[in-house]
Amino acid sequence: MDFPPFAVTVDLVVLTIRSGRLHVLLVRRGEEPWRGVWALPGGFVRPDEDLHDAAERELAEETGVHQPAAHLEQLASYGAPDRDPRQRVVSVAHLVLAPDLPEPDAGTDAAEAAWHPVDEVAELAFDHTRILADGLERARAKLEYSPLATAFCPPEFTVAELRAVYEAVWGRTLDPRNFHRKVTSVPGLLTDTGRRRTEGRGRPATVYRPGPATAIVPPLVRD
Amino acid sequence: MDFPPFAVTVDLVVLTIRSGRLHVLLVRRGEEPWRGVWALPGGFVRPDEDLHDAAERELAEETGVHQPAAHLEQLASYGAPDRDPRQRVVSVAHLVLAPDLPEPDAGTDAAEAAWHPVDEVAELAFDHTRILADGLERARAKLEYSPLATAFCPPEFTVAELRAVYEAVWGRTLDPRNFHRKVTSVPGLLTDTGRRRTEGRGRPATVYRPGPATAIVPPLVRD
DNA sequence: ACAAAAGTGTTTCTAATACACCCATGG
DNA sequence: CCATGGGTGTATTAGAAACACTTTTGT
Repeated sequence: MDFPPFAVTVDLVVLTIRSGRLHVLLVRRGEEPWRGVWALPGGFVRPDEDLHDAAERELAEETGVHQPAAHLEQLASYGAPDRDPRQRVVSVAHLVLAPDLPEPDAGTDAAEAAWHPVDEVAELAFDHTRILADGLERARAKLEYSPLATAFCPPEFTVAELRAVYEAVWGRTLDPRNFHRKVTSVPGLLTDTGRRRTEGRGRPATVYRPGPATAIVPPLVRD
Repeated sequence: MDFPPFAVTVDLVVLTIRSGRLHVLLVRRGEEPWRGVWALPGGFVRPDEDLHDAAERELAEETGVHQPAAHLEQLASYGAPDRDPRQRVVSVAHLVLAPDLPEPDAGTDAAEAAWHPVDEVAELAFDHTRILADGLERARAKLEYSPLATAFCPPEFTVAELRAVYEAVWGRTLDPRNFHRKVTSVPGLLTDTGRRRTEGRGRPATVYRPGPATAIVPPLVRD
């Protein structure tokens, strides 16, 4: 068969929350084009690898993230003919939501890797600014109707921690009382561990694990 | 640069409504593999073509659909290593919603092309059964919160026609009175042409064009 | 005792649902 | 005049929002 050859890559929008702010993982490019410019982590899909597997592998290689703790889903594909000056590249972008991770050690591929607050990210290499914007919008939208926010939390968490996720991602404050009532009333969203945890001063909070629910109905709303 | 070469294709989930039922456009494969089996229309992305442009071109080539009338958006990408036995192929699937179209003339590429009611589609070639399912779910979900349903209608339409779209896509009936109140109360969703149209017996219906609104808030709900 | 955070009760308002009812046309 | 579909009014109910208030801890 005759067909035009393409390179296929996966790029990752890895989001986490550090100190109450939404951060994205970026790597500084070590070679041309865009040498020295921040970019999303990513790399070539291997000949015998599914797209999802490639995303998981790149995630592990560049960040050391052990998969089960994080949420990984396909975002969209980007294939403008001139998006990479070297050759024709189609990038299948993926969105990763992870609990607070340590500062990444500059992995094998990237010269430098670091967390950046999403509202302080400057122009990125290639079309990665656009990909990041799409990933942020996806994450914000999915918090409304999916239990995805728990992917930002450690395995066990309190309602206040979960609320902090929503506030960081949406960039607005939520009423703690109504938020508590809402999330605890969705059947199967949170599983009570039976334990409580006291966070400095104040009444101890119930500790939850993510429940079996796959959707929040009716949704939480952003406004 | 050294990279594993892939073929990149676009596949199309083209939906329309005919006689009150949701239909998908399928082509019968003229060659191996899957010779004689129904498949989604699609083809290779050309060397200097954006993914979206490739989807538009394939749509025109295989169905004769003039673009502006229809809605086209990227759906997702599929790249399992064994999805095509001939070579490594990544398919970027697109979703097209079109007003009722004539029966397609078997185009240049496909041996045969025809509309099929979505609830009567048998096993498709490759992983197209899965792609179709994903496209249907996307279409159903987006009707809730976007003005997308108008893409299934001719340029001018009545509230009853719009309601028929929802009923066909969601597979359930809706209360005509509440539906009418709901869609006419969303600001900018419908533009009144000032004209009326009488459809057989009964009071003539107001004729609308799609309005500038980009979202339905609060959403319509499926249940 | 007091501050602070967790969690509950209550009121108010908005919007979905159900359905009675009126309107405008063809036969 | 009656059947048929277009469109409005209204009562009921569910849930969002606002916020007073109680509970349980650390200092």
